[in-house]
Amino acid sequence: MLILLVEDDAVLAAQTIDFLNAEGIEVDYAATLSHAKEIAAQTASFDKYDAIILDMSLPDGNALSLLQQSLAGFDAPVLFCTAATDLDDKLAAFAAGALDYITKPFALPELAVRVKLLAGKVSKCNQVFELGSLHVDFSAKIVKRGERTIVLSPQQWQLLALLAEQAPAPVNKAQILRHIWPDSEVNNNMYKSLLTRLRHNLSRDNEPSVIQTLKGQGVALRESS
Amino acid sequence: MLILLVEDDAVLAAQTIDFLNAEGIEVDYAATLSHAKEIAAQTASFDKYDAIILDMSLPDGNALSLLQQSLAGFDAPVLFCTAATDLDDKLAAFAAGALDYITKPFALPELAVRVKLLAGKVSKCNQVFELGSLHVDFSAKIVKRGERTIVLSPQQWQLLALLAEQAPAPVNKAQILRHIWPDSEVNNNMYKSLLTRLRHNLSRDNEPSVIQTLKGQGVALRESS
DNA sequence: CTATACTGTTACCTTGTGGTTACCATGCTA
DNA sequence: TAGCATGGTAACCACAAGGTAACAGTATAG
Repeated sequence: MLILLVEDDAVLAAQTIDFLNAEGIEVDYAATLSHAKEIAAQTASFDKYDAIILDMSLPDGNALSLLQQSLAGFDAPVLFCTAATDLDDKLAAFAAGALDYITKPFALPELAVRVKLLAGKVSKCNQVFELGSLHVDFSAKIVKRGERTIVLSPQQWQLLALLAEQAPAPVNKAQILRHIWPDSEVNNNMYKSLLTRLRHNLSRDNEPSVIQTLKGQGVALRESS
Repeated sequence: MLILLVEDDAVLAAQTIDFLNAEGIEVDYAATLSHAKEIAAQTASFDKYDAIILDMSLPDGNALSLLQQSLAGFDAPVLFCTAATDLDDKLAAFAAGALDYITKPFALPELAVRVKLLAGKVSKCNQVFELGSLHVDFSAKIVKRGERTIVLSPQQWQLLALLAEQAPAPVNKAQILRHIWPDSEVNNNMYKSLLTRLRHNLSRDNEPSVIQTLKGQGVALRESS
């Protein structure tokens, strides 16, 4: 994951970069508007970035212009960031195409979360999960094994989503029952059937199932080992 | 566009509803957690909503539980809203699956913008869409298969546009009904007829339809595989 | 004014899901 | 070793969800 940070305050920028790096996010850095434009020119676009954090007030001009420019051609989602709390500024930023907005001073963890969300939102692949030969796209609701698309029922989707969320930690029976049948007191057997069916759909001969049972602790989504 | 507002402060809620209505956003309203759950139970899910605004502190419990319960099951994006500025609260909300977060007091225009962004209404709309031998030009409102132009009725066009916007993610029945018949309470069957008609117009012998049904999850525009 | 097409409605058919039951395998304990 | 708990599989079936065709009312165009 790679983002572009455009920010004139060197101290804040350094802190931000450190924090995002620690979160596993690579950061390219531009201190000025002209520098940002240079980068855009070099890479032919901002396409390579998963997101752009843009400080509104830069020494060599207002960042809105960059936003308007970049939006025409490029897909990278923009998070605006400024000291101003003025509502008009915010609305202007959104109108210009910003997808999120955060006011200084902000907490770095929040920034990180918002950046991650942003990077996922536009790529539409925010929730993609890979496991062995299995490819799961939660937003598009597609499961693929290689080229073959696997069709899952709604309940099976719910279960798979739950397992993937917690993976590779196990999920116990009570959690699953509560999650899929929140109201009704249901039979254990339904849970067993559901599991069997999901396993069957995800299975391939020779290969052990990616859904493993840990006796007494629940089931977990993980590669066989 | 329809959203669900869960908020215990009646005055704030009324203001919010008025403002959003003026922006062309319909609002369902729940004052308590239990009421929200009732709505979820009635509608079988929150699928019908384009977004949910959730106040964190409700008289009958913390709203996080609602979020966690229903996350895997419902698709509606959640905007959290609370008086607390505590970072931990924010992070907890994001961790629970919220896609945005706004602290009180907030400006209504900003809320409206964020809701619209969340609902995806402001997302980049591609002008041209290609799928297999199908070529759809949204600005010119032309569908072609190879050299042959396909003529679609207004409703069919609306549906195709909606599907293409979300593709390859599925669009569920509630969304389609609301999108094409915004006011009237209509029969399920109209939706079925419309789908059949669109399928028929887009179909070519031998080739499976590009409109695929995922039982219980809606229909999606994608290539067969 | 007639003809055509679009939309709403009904009826009927097909399919797959999900709930249920029965039965088998394993492993632990008395 | 029997007995029991836990987990897995298969088969069954009611029923809801989805698909199609046909028909009627109403626009719209020529």
